[in-house]
Amino acid sequence: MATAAKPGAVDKRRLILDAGVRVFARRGFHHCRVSDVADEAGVAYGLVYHYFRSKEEILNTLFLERWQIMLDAIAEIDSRELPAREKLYGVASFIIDSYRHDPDLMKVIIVEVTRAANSFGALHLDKIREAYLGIAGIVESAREQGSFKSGIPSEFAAMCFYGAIEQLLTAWIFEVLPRTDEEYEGAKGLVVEAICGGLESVQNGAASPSA
Amino acid sequence: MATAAKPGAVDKRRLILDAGVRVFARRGFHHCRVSDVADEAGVAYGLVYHYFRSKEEILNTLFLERWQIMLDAIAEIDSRELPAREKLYGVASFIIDSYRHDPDLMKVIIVEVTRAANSFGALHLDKIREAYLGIAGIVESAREQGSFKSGIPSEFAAMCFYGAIEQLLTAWIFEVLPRTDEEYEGAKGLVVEAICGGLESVQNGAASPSA
Amino acid sequence: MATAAKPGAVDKRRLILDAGVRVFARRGFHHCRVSDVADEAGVAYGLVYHYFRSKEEILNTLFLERWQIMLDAIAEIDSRELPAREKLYGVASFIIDSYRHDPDLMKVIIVEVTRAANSFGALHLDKIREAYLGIAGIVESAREQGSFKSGIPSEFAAMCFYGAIEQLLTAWIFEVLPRTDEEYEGAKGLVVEAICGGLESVQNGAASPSA
Amino acid sequence: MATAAKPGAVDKRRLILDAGVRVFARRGFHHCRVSDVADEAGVAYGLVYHYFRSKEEILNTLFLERWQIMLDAIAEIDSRELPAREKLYGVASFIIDSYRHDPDLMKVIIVEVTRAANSFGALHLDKIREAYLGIAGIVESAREQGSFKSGIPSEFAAMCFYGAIEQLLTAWIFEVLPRTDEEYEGAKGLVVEAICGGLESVQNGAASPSA
DNA sequence: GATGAATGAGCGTTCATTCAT
DNA sequence: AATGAATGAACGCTCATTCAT
Repeated sequence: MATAAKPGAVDKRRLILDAGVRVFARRGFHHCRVSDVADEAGVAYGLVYHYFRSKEEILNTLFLERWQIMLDAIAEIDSRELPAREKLYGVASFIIDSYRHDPDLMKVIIVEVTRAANSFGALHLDKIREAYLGIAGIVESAREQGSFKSGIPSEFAAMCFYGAIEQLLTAWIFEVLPRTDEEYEGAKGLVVEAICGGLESVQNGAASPSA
Repeated sequence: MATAAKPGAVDKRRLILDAGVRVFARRGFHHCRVSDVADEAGVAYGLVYHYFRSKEEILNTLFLERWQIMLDAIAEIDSRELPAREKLYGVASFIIDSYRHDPDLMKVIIVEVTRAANSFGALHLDKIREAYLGIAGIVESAREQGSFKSGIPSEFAAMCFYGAIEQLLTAWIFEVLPRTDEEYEGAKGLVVEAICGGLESVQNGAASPSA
Repeated sequence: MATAAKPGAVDKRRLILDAGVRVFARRGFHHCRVSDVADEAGVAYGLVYHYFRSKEEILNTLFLERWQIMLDAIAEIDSRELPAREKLYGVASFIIDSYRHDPDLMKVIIVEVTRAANSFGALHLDKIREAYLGIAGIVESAREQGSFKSGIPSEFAAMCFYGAIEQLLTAWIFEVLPRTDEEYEGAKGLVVEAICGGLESVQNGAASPSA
Repeated sequence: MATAAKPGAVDKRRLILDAGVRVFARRGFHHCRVSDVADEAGVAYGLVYHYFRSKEEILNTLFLERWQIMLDAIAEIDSRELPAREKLYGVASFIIDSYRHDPDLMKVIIVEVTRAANSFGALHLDKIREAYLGIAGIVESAREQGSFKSGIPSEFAAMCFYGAIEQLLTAWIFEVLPRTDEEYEGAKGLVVEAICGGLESVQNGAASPSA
């Protein structure tokens, strides 16, 4: 299983996973064949099935690998001594940087898994939910401390926050928003400001005193 | 195209479209066959191809039909003389009620089209964008009037807003959030409060004076 | 299911079954492809799957069709008013004539089903057993009437009888015995004489008076 | 070929052959993979190909090994000074005891080779025929001495005899007949009585004076 | 309009065999 | 001798689409 590659040698399993990312991102999981993955990886067709039980297992593996890293990051961020807004900035930052660092991988995870309610999304529902819960935990602490409104349930808030970020990623994926470093950096602050501070001007006043 | 059914007669084309909604919602576009749609509609296999050029055209038709209704609704809401927050409430209300009224149809549109970046999402990119632009228009007016912060670009704000709502719908589709009338009604206000008013308490103060 | 072909029209399902017989007989069930059957039938590949769920279902159908005819024949023979030896002659006659009339079909049934203990044989065990039981019924009556030895259980006797005949068929299939009409006709009498009358000369005497 | 194992060392080739017996018996030659054999033998995948050219060669080896032993046994039995009936009892005894001693091996030989007319059966036709000829030789001597009917050709008689025994073995393999020591022992006498003495009662009289 | 039989390209998966170490 | 990664041809099955009636 763990197939530790000899130092210097090529880890064919890794090669296949990375090829999967590129191919799934380019053409979509359903629109590509196993042979596309094998070709992209530069390995023989059958080797894919030596390392993975099925085409689906490749995607599952990619998702679980990366998603766990995000869950760990959220937990780590939550454990820091910071105001909620800065924690959320940390989370937004991590996710956006993940996309910036490996847009194909994030595209695959989002398009083929988290947004695919009928297939992989349903399969990994619990794992996906863990992310919401991690964010909800940050909000919950802030509500208890009084810095966040008590009127908005924390899981609800987490969904708005995560939904806004996923929409941004989708916009980059779709090329609806420009994909520049400035955009990415700016978006981190803006999304936090939009969700935490709200869209309304402060002097706008009566914005529901405490929700 | 517009095959107007005789009064009293059954419109088989409509039957097929409605069957498509149920079948696509239940099993996903890729996991169901044309024969499933025909069976669900109670019509012969070949008739599907009499009315539609392909399986994809069924989905395209369903999407365009419904999405146009939403675009019209957004435009209509925008044309009213109302504060931006209430306009956005109207938009959230319309989308959530759409889901409440026909969850299968909205599930199909969201899961199979708007969130399917590699296939139908890309095909209907412009139509999908129109919705963002409609919402952005609402935000833009508010910015010009000073009721919304000028620091957050309106298209960016629209994305956060739409993303939050889509995430809610997804949560209902996934059954991550309870599907009750109270939830639906409550969500309308909460999502607007979260995005317009922000998550932070007002007394929290320094929440970036004007972004 | 019953797909009654219009008179004069070609029944493609039948065409496929008959092609299956020829192809399975020629190359063996495992050594031929579904496309071989389709080609032999002169129909498109996919049509095979229109009529049958799988390659195996073709063989199952062939077996059940023919085997039932044999079971009915055995039952009919048993119902006649005849000495046991003549009944068994009738059974041997029917089976040998079946082979003579359609050697490919009988080859397939015997080689791929009744003698394939690990696959189809196990699946159709009960049906196969019915044949033994039918023959055993004939023997049992003769034992009760005293014309057959009581020392040999009737099911055991049925097995010897059926086994001898199947071995003959196998010999013809293998071309170990000559395949001429004289051989077939002669074999009917010989197998009955061998099993009923025994190999030993009567004057041989002590042949265990009553087993 | 004859790879003599060092005393005390494990003969991997033998290990593989024995594993083949178990695996082929359990799942059938066609339904098991070379890796199943390797796993069962507890050796590395590739080692199978070190000792055998192909999967088929394993089966061929098993068959030839065992079948020769049977041919030798038949020849040895024939060379004794005994009445034909007792010689045939010896043959029946040897075959049934072979099954009793190693049911898996005999199952494989019968199911996968001697009854597999389309594949291995055809390949080993001559070897299989040698067994018939051996039995036929016993019958032939008896016919010459007058103790067996001259009307039944000896090769035909051999087929009935062998067929009856193989049917018995198949019944045990299929679990159609009970697998107990009493059954095995009883069957030896019964099959000889059925074939040599015949099923009919002696007083039944004129049962074809000399066929 | 309506039916469903007919078509055949496409794809996931299996697995015997080879080969570098 | 021994290992197991690597290869790739082969095949069963699916299903969108066409077409004759």
